[in-house]
Amino acid sequence: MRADTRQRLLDIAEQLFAERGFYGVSIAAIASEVGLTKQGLLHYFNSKEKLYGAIVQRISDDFQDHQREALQASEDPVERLEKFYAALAEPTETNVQRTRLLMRELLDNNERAAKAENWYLRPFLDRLISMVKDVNKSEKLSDAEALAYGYQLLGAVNYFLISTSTLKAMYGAKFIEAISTDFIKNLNRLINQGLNSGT
Amino acid sequence: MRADTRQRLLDIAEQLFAERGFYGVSIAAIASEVGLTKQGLLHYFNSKEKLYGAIVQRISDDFQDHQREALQASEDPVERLEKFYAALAEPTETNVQRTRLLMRELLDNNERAAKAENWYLRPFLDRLISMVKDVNKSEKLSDAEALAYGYQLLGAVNYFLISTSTLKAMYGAKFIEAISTDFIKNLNRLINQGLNSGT
DNA sequence: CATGGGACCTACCACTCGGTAGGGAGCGTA
DNA sequence: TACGCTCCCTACCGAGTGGTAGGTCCCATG
Repeated sequence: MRADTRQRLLDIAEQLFAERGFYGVSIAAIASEVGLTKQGLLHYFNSKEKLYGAIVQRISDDFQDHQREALQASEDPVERLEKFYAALAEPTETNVQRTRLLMRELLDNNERAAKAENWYLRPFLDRLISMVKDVNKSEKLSDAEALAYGYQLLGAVNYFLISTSTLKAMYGAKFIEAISTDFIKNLNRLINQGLNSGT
Repeated sequence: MRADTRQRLLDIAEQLFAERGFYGVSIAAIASEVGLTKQGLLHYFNSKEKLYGAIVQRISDDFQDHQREALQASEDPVERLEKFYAALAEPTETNVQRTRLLMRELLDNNERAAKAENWYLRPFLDRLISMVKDVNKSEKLSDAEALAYGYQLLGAVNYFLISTSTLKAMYGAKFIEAISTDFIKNLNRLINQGLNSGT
């Protein structure tokens, strides 16, 4: 039973943190959503920070698992990149949620910058760099060039993901569905053209 | 004097809200930074929400001014787009700050979604759509296609802007400076190639 | 049957929050 | 001199915060 409650706490807390941010949610609110009291929650995670940290850790782990899967899915570097970004861009509920949470992390960590917690991105980005460099070996992209390129696509995808709900409210659901389709199409075009045509 | 204090309040509050988010800053903290008490602040803005709203409004206004300027700066649609995104990507302190704040807005407004406050983006995006469509009139991009394209670049730029401080902590200042250069180069390449080569 | 530990509770603490009430200093105007 | 207005203050309130102290119930193991 313990593992089950713990899991539910993580799931619901992740959702609430993603929606309202770290300071926007009280541990009492999280606990009550799970059906516990605040102290029931503190029994599992000694502090709010610990709970939050466990969530980020879990996301980070899953993230890298997916990245490894994408690497093994294909032999062609371009195809790998396409698969990789397509997986990132998938508008699953949990995907959107986690993107929101990580985006908040990115914003909040500016204060406590350079803290170890943030380096969860490091292995992820390193792998991204090497994936990009794999594509066009004859041109020998520098690490900086590769990261600049990979990061642009990363930004495009993540920003779009956290925007869809707002965009829907602004332009209507139908229009945004059309955009989503075009978005992936365009993304693949950028991946192919951007890398095949040199500096 | 009144106008001066008001302005300073807006300036400092904008900075703090951008750094820590709406819930992360207390009006007392803002006031003390300006050299006032909490109630001194409330004299100018009747509530925290009002203060925050005034800030978003101000940013939105300035934003559209810049957009208009970019439109008048050149006759060539592609050049216009380049100028437009280059201005957005400029790593000025206030530019970064405001991007952070708007990004938080985007995240937080998911709750109070469809609220009028968020529609400050609407005219901005509409103008963006028409700017993209102007580029390749022979192909007649749909609104959705144009927005998908423009939004990708928007995401790339904004995401990069809010990331630089974290990236610096991760890879070192020198490396990130190199990336910044490559970033703009790459961006212009995406603008040119993406639009000239059709669907 | 005794003991211990996991799971969860009520009660409470010190503190911070946004906001109100009410006043006072300095000013321009009548 | 009297009045009112802007600007800003001290004092306070009710609600909510993260976290602690201490206890109860239940079940597995000795």
